[in-house]
Amino acid sequence: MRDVAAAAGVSTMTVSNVLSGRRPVSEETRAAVLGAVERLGYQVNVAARSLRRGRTGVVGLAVPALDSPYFSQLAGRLVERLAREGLRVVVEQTGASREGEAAAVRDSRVNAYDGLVLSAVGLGAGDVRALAGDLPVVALGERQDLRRVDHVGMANVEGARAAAGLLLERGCRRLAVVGSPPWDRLDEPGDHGGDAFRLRALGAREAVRAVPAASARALAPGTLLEDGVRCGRELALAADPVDGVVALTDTLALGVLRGLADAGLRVPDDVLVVGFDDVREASASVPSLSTVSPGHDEMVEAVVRLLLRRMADPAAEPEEVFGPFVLLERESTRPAGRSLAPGR
Amino acid sequence: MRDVAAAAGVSTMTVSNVLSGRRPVSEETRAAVLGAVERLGYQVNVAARSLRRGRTGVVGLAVPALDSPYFSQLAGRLVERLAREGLRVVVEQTGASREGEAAAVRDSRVNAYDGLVLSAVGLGAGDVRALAGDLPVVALGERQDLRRVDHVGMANVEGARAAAGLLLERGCRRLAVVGSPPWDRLDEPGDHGGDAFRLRALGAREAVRAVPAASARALAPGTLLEDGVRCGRELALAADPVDGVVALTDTLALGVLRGLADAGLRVPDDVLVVGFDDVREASASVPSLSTVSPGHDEMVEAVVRLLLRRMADPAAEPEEVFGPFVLLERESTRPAGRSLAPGR
DNA sequence: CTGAAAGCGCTTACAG
DNA sequence: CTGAAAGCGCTTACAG
Repeated sequence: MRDVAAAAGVSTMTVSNVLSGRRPVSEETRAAVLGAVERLGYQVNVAARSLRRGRTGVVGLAVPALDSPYFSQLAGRLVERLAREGLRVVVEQTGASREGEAAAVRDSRVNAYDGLVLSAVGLGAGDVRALAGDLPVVALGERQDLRRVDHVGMANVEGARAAAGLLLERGCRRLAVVGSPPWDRLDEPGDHGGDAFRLRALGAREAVRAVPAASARALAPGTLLEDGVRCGRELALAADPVDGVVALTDTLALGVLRGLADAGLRVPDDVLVVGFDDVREASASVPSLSTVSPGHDEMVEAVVRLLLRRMADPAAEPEEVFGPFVLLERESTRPAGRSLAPGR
Repeated sequence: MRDVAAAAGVSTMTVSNVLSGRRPVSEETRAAVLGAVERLGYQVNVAARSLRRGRTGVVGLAVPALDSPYFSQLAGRLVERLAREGLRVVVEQTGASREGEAAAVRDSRVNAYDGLVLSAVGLGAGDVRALAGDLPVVALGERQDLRRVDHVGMANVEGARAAAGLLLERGCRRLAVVGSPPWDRLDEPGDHGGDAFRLRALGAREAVRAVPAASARALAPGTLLEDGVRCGRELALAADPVDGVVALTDTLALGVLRGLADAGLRVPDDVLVVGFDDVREASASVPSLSTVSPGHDEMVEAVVRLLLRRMADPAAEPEEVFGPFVLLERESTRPAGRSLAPGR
């Protein structure tokens, strides 16, 4: 910068002003500076700028894992959206553990990120607040006790209720809720690997309980595609078969489709399946997957809005935003010749 | 750091030495410093450290898009692997364009990343070299002219030849190569949206040409899942039907499966389909997808090795690494009652 | 093993 | 509209 200043016959201050646009510079001086910048191939040193400004232009994004359609699609949207705000995104994978999430918060502070978007499944609001200090954090996810941090959630209960309701409407009476903690642990917010599962299960259970002839079992095989596959196989081979599956994520649902196929069960002819999340792949599976779409764009907008607000005003009241949801019906819940539920 | 030094009764130098471990410090002093660090809740300022050291501990990763299984799974592996080297990863999405890739290189320099992993589809080696200057870059992808930069590739030609060979062995004679540039443009390395497609198409064409009775058409619907769906539909409805599809990526293949199903064609009964990439989803589709697995772990190891080597020695000779490949046969190419190809 | 001085490359705050 | 001085928080290089 000193070289540029010398070449342009001005002070480094003026170079800085031209480059940052923070103060007006006469057109003539400006041109001289830009010419010198061009000639010398000068580029600002961002480390120095960060040190002086106290901001890095980097935001952390902590997700359980990138190799899952839901989180990678979320990451793609956020990276793109934040780039428009001049913010770059460092990705951390937490492995869906408390420790991983705590490490992400710590790293964000050490590395002086301007903020952190935390897809929290292990940490509660108290933890986040204690760990984050003055780091702006927006939590994505569903710990009900997140009231003390900025938080973007989705309609987990309502969405899952609608999903289970769809199966019941289509005549299913013996359901499985894949990804659900045991029924008797559904009422205590706890360590079930993310409250999204608990809340969605709660919604599904509500719908089932509203239909006297219906019953449901809770199954928690894990969260990976392979876990869904295994679970689908077991469901197909169980002594006591089901006629409908509410999978609490699309990834699990897609696995279940495969697992059922392994055992020769056909969807939707033998069993109906509905998922949750509306990942891209759900629209192109065979059969295509009915699912709950949680308003991805609205959620990303809300995350960015809350984050920028918090960065601008550290003392602002924490805000919670809940996105809308839409139930998308596709092939996996449209039996060809099956009669509808009694009473409809 | 000055406060810590004062509290521990030492100089800032000594604090720095304790924290970085760069110079030996007596156990006693060390304990005093760590005690003060703990008490005061001190954390190093990474911007200052970067400014002084000239390294940021950040590596850029530029991929066409994160919302694709192949690239998100790659990103997940790299983020995890580089974290073990103490390096964080900033993700940039290039949109598979020259401009996006050039911007990623520029950003990496401006932000003083320690290196860049570039999944290049638009830029050639000359461009990369010119833009990168002294920035360590490892290219992932298949521009044949990448010889002048460190480069990790895969067995595109050989893998695709094997994939097409499998269909031919199974008796297919009228193939479609989905994702292929027009046959007559296959021999000129050019702007076909990434040379991986061209090289894979070349491999497939070789296999087809080796079987006199076989023919193949090239189709380039795009690269998205939806593009594959559309293409599958069109293939199913074409006047001149095919009996085998080589899709040049798994994403396209999964789309094709869906598109064929839309039109009532069954895989593998009516048509065989093989993909390329071995994304996770390929193992759990219905039918499960035969595919070429390019040795993901070997490739990630190679990327990290080349990157660290280049960071350590800017003058090292550029190196090219090609991963192994394995053809994985699954349901999509296993017709139940179909006879094998003549001559086998 | 420990430290005083200088400086990495910017921008803030003060001044004109 | 422009600039001289100071300092952001570290670590390098020199010294003992």
